[in-house]
Amino acid sequence: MQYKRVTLKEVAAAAGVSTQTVSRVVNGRPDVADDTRVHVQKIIDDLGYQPSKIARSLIQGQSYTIGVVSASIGLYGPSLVLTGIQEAAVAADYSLMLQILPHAETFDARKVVREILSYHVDGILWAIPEIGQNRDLVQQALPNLDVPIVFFNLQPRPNLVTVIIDNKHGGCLATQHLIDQGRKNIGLITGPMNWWEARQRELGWRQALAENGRSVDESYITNGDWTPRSGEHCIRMLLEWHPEMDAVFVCNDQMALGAMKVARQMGRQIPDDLAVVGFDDIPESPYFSPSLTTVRQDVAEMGRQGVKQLLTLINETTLESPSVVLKPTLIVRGSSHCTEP
Amino acid sequence: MQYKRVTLKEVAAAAGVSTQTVSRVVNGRPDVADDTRVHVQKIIDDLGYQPSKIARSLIQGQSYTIGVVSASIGLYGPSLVLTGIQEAAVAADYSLMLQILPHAETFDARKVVREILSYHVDGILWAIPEIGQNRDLVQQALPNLDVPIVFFNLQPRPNLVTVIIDNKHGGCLATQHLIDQGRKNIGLITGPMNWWEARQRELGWRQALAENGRSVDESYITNGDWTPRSGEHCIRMLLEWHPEMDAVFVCNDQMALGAMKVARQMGRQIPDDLAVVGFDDIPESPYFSPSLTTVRQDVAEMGRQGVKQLLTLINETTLESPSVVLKPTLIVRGSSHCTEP
DNA sequence: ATCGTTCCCGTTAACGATAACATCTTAACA
DNA sequence: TGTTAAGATGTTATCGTTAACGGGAACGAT
Repeated sequence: MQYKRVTLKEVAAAAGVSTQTVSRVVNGRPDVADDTRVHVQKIIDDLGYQPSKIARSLIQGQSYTIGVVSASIGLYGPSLVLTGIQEAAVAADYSLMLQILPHAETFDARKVVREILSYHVDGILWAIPEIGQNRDLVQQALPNLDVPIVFFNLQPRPNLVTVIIDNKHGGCLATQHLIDQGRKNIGLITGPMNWWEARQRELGWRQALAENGRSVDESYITNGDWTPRSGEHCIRMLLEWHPEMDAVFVCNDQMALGAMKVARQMGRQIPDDLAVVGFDDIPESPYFSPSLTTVRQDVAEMGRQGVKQLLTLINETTLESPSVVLKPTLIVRGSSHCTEP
Repeated sequence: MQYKRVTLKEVAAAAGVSTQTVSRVVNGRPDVADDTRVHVQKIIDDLGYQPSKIARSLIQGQSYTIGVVSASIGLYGPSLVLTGIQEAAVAADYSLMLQILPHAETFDARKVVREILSYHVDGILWAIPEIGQNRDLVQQALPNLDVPIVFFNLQPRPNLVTVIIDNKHGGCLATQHLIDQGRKNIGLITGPMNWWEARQRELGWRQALAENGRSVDESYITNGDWTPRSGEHCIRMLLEWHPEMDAVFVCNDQMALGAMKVARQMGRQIPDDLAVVGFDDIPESPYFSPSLTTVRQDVAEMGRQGVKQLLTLINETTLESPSVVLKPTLIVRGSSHCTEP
């Protein structure tokens, strides 16, 4: 509590020049004599002067701050997005104002946006998954917004700048892999169907089956909620209805964990009797028993791309493309491949 | 890009009053006539006026913003702390300026602190684990700081306000539980020993053994690095050196996952031949095979407590105690208990 | 000697809001 | 009727910084 903020004015007084000159030195402007510059710089260092970003934002109308709206980051994905965002933001000398919404389904988008705008952020990154009608809440709060905004993992729409991972493609990869392994009856454990991402993964499963001339039996589909517990429940139902099922695409790794556990308890050998593919590639999945084949999405890269898009918008350069799509990749491990490495 | 920020001045002009009166209405001051208040409020709503927090901070010297310095939040713990922090901050009408350090071991603490202070934050939450000498970097940047700062999971020191989880107690709980189960030879897989938390957990293991009159054999200790892979490596070494080992305390759940996998491959039945206890209680651990007995630390609560302490400091009220210690709890599951539920 | 350029530096206003003080009513009381 | 207090509103200065402009000195060119 001893040390007070050092201001430009104090530096100017100590250096015997005007505040403007100090400001010029701080910002590296050319029109300062070299000895003045050196002299002022010394005083700045001695006093430990640090310019106030908020005073600067006020006058410049630019704050070098990005507002990030994120869902509760207990899940693996969202927290990695943040890491990617921070990394890219720091590289561009931007700071982050963070807002975490406890309930991703319902919230007062207008209030959230206003709160963020009151800090004069230069742009907003919207990292809330699209669940149910929650995007309507956003779109309703959006018109007339004076700052650019980039959305993550939201169904691309005209006039929205989005960075997404191709979940449908991921579902395809997973399912095609199972087909390539010679599996005949491929079940599906989805995420909550009000999530856009979950629906896309399901579409991928359907598409891969269709492309291979397989018919889609709706009773091979069960709906989970991303939790391991729901994975347990779903696999139990599937195996009871379809004892002949020899493969299953589980829409995230946590559910796959629960599913594999119960499948084993029900006497299935994995992968011999039942092949399993997950989605996400969480750090634990290589160490499941057996290690889990899964679809890896580079979530951190998504964060970086989002920042890149946003900075482009902020600088009013035109975007190459309003929608960036990242392709996930398949990571083959023991749960789908008969010889566990 | 159509909508410009509405300012106090514009509202005042539209309402035909002075800016001061509008300010009074916005802040709910009593000295405004009721009809004026209603009239002004209507204009505020019509124009969608939102006060600028940064202009306000400038004049008031208080920003209602907390700076959070966190480590890369890929790990489960740190990201949950953030959730707790956000929750408590929002409840108190504070916002968060986030700084994520990519390397928790080495960083320029002075630079980080300055960057944060340039946003006039009212306080700082330091959520970087204590690794090696990194706390020295902090302490060196600390003196003469004019804002209060609260540290998470840092060895308590005089003059530092800390919120920590009693890792030593957690280690005790885990080890005592194994002893209570009748285990004779209890191994240890630690975290990286330059982490304070890891050392505390080890101390808990030692203490529990000592309290029960057991001798400590140093060769029962192996050093992991929090990753599942290191868990695999450590358990392999332990079982080769000590085939008689019938229990192991693994200092986090991810390493426990790897350890259990390899132990099974080496022919051990868990928990019959080898009991395992982890630390953290990550969401996946109940679904490991077998489900993992572990020490749960309420990390979100730690975040909330940190905010509480910080707000107390900000308001210059005196602290009840400079150091808050949260006790972890033991969650007993199948990996340590012979009848898996 | 005059003018135009550069170069360097200072002055003033402004960003959006509030604190502190000043002013003007109106009501209340002796 | 005059004095005072309370209530309602406006005015000015300020927070820390930069934009916009102004002006003096030094120099070369005419």
